[in-house]
Amino acid sequence: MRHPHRFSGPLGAQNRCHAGFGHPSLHAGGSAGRDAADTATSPDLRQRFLFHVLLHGFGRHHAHRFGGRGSRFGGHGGPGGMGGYGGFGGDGDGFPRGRKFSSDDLQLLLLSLIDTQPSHGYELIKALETRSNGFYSPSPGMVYPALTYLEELGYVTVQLEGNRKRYELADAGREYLAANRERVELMFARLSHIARKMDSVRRALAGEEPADVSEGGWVPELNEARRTLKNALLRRDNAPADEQRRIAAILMRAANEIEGGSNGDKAKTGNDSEPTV
DNA sequence: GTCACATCCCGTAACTCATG
DNA sequence: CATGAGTTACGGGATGTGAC
Repeated sequence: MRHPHRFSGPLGAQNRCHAGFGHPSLHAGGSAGRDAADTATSPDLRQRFLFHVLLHGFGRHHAHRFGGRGSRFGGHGGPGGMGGYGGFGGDGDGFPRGRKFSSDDLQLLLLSLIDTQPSHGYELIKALETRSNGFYSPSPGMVYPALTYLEELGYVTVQLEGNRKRYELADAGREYLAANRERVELMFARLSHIARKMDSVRRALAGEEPADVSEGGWVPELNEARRTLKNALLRRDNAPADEQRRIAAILMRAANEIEGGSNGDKAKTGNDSEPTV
């Protein structure tokens, strides 16, 4: 039997639109004008609005739909929705809108976390949320089927603890993890990067000083260099093939140098996801 | 090519159950 | 009662497929 959805009225729709974000009114239908006035006069609301915009940029937030599916405003944008990958978040190193990791990626992340410490599903969700500074919190609808799938593959074993399942890494899972270690490290690096970025923006919105390098912040020179590089690449977006090859060679040299010049292959294969200049 | 339809994917939220 | 944990129905968007 399917569960009836309780909040089918307008109020319910408002609340569910931003459940978990703590700012239920910002996109409620018919209140856009009021919100704009509020954000202009209230520092608190303004900050919440800016953070809301940030979430859109990172792809963390829902696309807005006014209508359809009863009164539900929520749902996920999905790749390609509302501007496609990357959104308008800062220097373009956000996650894709909607789906942040493929199911394969999520399975690898889960295996890695389970390898670190046998956990149950809820703990794994919280662990990913913590690692990303609240940015990436996969839904149970993703995590539990993934864990079941990993169990079916024999990559994890399940210890029943009352009504909870504690997942432990099996030998097959350990082998699979080892074969994909570099990919896992890149995904965790991305999570870590986003976590620091979220912290950086939160500080800016709160009027605080940027985090010191010792606190996980970035030196201004690095931020400036990344901005400059990104802008330079944008200006060459329609470059002819020869120019594109010249740029590629420069970037490869830079990547090799950044990696310490000791692992050219790594720079060659690189991250197979979207560029994160 | 494009239109209509079917199916899949996945985030949300409500549900149940256990525990403190 | 509050909270944590696990499950699942719902439904929008993406994607696939077949007919034209």
